[in-house]
Amino acid sequence: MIDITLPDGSVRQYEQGVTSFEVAQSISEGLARNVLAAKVNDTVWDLSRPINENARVQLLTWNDDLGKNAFWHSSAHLLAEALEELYPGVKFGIGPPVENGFYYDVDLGERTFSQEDFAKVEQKMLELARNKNEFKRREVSKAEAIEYFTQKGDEYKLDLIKDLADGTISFYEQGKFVDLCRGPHIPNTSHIKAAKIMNVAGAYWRGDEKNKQLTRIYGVTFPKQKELTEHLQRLEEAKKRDHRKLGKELELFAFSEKVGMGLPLWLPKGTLLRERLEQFMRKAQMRAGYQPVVTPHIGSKELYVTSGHYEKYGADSFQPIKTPNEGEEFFLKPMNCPHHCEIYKTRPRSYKELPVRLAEFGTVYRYEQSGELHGLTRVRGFTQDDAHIFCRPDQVKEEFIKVIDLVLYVFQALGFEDYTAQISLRDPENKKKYIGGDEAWEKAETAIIEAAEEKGLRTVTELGEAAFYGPKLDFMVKDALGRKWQLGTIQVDYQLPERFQLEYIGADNQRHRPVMIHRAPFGSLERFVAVLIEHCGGNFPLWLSPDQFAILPISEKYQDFAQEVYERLQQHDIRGFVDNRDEKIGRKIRDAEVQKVPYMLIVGEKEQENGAVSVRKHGEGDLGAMSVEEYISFFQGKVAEVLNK
RNA sequence: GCCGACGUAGCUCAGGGGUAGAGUGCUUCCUUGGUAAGGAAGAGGUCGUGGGUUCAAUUCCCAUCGUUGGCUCCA
Repeated sequence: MIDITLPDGSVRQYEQGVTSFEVAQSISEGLARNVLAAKVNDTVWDLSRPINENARVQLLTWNDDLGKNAFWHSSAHLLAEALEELYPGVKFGIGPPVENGFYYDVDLGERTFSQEDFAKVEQKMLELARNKNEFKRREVSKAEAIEYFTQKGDEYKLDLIKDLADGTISFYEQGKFVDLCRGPHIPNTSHIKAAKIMNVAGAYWRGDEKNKQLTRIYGVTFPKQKELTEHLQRLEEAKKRDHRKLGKELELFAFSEKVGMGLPLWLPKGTLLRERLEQFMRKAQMRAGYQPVVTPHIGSKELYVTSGHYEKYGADSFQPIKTPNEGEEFFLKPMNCPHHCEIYKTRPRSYKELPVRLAEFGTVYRYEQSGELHGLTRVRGFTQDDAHIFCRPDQVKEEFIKVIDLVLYVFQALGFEDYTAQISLRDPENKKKYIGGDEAWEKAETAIIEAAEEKGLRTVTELGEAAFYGPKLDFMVKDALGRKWQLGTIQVDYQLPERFQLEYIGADNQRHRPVMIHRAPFGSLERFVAVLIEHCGGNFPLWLSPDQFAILPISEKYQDFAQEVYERLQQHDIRGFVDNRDEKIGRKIRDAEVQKVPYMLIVGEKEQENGAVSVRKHGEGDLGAMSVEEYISFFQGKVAEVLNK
């Protein structure tokens, strides 16, 4: 007999060789029906795999992420089986589960695969699923695996097998389809009750652009039809929040072919929003001891040769601007740090004045690949809420923590709760990609890790994601469609001070090298606004909203009074407009609601008599009448509630 | 940059080898209306751009620009 420990700590005894499925059966019939896979000690196993010694077992269902993973992984195999039936001779790359479903990379040869084919594949998948085929695991030798796929003529699988050690290779078979796979899988295909092909895209074999491009087919499946319907509804909802759509509808920003791709034009309303964000950040930074600076949009080639950016990005960035007579070369600035280094160097610095914190809303230009551009989240010209902190080595950690505090303050004020902090370290396999010595890198990486730990951040660590001059702590949030974006970033840098020969005079009257911290809590204003739009679905916090009120006169008889109210609100820096169109009040309300104006102030005969406004809140409805004075303090109270938290 | 899809009125989109259509917005007129669309008339498009096929192209083909879903990249 062996002991099986369940997640609640209870221990049950079973015959040696018991399967997780039998464990589930012994607990309850319902569980046996719903269980998909099991976590045995620390690895996820098929339910049918015998357990031969004492173990911790966690039974996984659709409600566990790992259960979903197994479900979608098995669905990828089902997709492959369907494709093989429909398109004989198709070759397969890899087919893993992803966050919202799964994909399979396939080589369809000369065949094309498009929207029209989706339904056919979905039907075939469901037809095969109904066969209740078991996912059968079989361990095979390397020679056997190679023989199978050689015979099948699937060079991609052979490429994968090449890197696997003999004795660790397994096949999974369901119905007529056999795949090289580590597993684990759900017991049989009948759990899959709903299937949808989401889209197709090109993907390079093994992610290398030198390799052949395969067709990546994305799909999603569910154990119930209802869940698929709900999933599709959620996607529809997300589309409504897309910042590109809302940006157009709310007249925040636009693009023009004539201006150039990836170069956003900020419309008046978007500019207001953006300027409010800037103002907010300026204030926060002023309090935190930053000093604003301003630097030009271009810098000489020499500047970037010194910084190392020329060597690293020179050929892959916008090409230099040349002077007609002197033959000098200038680059559009792709970042602000070199300029700020030169500001630091304008005079000798004493250890007593460090840290020096130089802040600038610096607009930078980067040549992003055309296929990368995406709304406001990835553009070629954008403004960073940039700052560089020059400090002594003994101040690094403290400064780093202060920056984390600032970032958290910003996120809190704007209602961002769902973010992760990504610690981006050097790729230990490929140190050539980076500049600087091991010692500096290790010091910087340690400082970041410790600071993040001290602040209790929820972190993930990514090797190879560091900037070429130093490790980073990035704050990542998701957009409406679940795509992850980097917002704030904090980077420790020992290299630029070296390259720019930055110095300060220490207490010992000797020259020392300061450390630099690059940081941008928003990251870029453009991306931040994009994520903010999607985060609040265009219903901005009151203090940020471009139009904070709309005054809606019942008829043109009350236009003068409306104008009077408007001017009084303006005097208090409350911003909005009067809707003087020749329309009925219902229409004006509807339009203001659609435009997501936070407050509608309705003025008619009653209001004019009493010097009042009838207040209607966006999305909520009538709040009743109040005097203009009352409304002003009501409004200011609402703003303060958020900002003075 | 690579692969796929798309590009028709300001916006959202339908159409299709014989030089175009809806809704909405816009203009004018009627209406002066109390909490999510009042009525009528009118103006708006060399169908992204350049080639080719054809008696004829907005429609078919090619190229190009842009948008888009991914891949690769991101100081």
